[in-house]
Amino acid sequence: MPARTDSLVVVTELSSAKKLTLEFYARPVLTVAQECIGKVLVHRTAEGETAGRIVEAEAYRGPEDRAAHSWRGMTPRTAAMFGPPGRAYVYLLYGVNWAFNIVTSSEGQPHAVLIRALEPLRGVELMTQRRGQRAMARELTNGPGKLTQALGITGADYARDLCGDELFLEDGLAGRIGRSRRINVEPAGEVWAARPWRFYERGNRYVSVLPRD
DNA sequence: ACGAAGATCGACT
DNA sequence: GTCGATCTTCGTA
Repeated sequence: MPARTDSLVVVTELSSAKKLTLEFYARPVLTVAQECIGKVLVHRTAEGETAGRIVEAEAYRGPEDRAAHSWRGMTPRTAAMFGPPGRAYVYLLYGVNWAFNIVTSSEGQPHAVLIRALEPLRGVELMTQRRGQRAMARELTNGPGKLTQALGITGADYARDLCGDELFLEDGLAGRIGRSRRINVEPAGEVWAARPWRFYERGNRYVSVLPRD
């Protein structure tokens, strides 16, 4: 009986993807951002499960990074960035779009990875319903606000523990990784805008903006 | 209280 | 590629 149970556990682990644990997130933000490429973001709700491969991500390293929301210190909105790693920092942008970030590093260091694009993987039909798009449309998940809509991520997920069962990352493989400056952070000044802190999978059609350098 | 700015999106040319 | 919508957040008074 014990032997049989053990073998079943092994089979289960081999047949299902491995959920990433705190050790993945509690590392320098640039490391986490680069390694996020190819990993699978999963969201489970009452409507069902949706999941996609991460194909574009950016590192934000406040308070010194002027492009980061945390550069002026903690505010009610940015509190989650200053909290423990392995949690979600979700914020509303331009009044209508939610953006999803992963808090990294260690508590007190306001570092986070913005997820900018996904390649749809599971629950594609649900994504098309939420987005009002065709199943193969690039527009399904090729932007920070689009992917949160497709996966049903909102302010209700603020500070959610990514080691739980609702919102988490699974292991996955990446193709060739490209690197460039971040998107739409020019107001932060050229010094910070020029940092090559954006990572993406080369040649993937879901990457939001073609590299400028 | 007020006002300016914003890690975007979708429609349109 | 350009452009306007839209509304929360936060700094300043």
